Amino acid sequence: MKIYQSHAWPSTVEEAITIQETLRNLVITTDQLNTPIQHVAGVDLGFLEDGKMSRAAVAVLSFPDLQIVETSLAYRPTSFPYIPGFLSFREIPAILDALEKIKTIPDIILCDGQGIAHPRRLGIACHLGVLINIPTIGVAKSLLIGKHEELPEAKGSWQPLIHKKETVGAVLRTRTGVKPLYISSGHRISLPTAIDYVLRCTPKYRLPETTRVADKLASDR
DNA sequence: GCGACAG
DNA sequence: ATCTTGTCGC
Repeated sequence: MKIYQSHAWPSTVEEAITIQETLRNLVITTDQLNTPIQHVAGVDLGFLEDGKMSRAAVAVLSFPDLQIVETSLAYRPTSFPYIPGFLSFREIPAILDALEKIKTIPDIILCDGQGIAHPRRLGIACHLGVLINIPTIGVAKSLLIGKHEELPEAKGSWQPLIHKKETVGAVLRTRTGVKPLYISSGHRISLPTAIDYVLRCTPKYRLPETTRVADKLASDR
């Protein structure tokens, strides 16, 4: 797929904050999906050479049957350190490289990390979604910001994730008796719809099939 | 000022 | 994220 213009990449946290404050105004948290949903994708990053090199992976699966349709890999030198709150600046450049190689434009992309459940409401899912104008969902394995009530052990149960009196996402049990995932709107999708698609992409394990396939591609040798 | 802190 | 074997439990 073709990636249109992306902003200049920052070299300092101050510049990164400016970009986040600008892009946050472009995020859409209501449903604006292409229906029917025919393809869902997962994106992830792996590192080589002591973290100096990034390897991005994209996995496009059919929906709702979740079969692999297309995958891609892209390598590029890692250019930004990992700083909580600034993950997207480290991961998105390589992810864009990998997405450019994909022919099947996905209807939804599930990202490893937060969406609006972020200190400045621009987690990696929002950032990527705004840059490529495709609906995205933030699917994080751990908490960045916010608080929530305890949630039942049953698969499918969830609780709102609250930050500064605002519902920024959901803590979702994707498998009975297993640690929950942190779901939030990335771009062009609402929280209820995001939860629905995450569950429909997670038939068996804790993580969505999209992320599992992308994870494997990004970290396999 | 003191903790918390996606991957 | 990554370094790493076996092991407990459904």
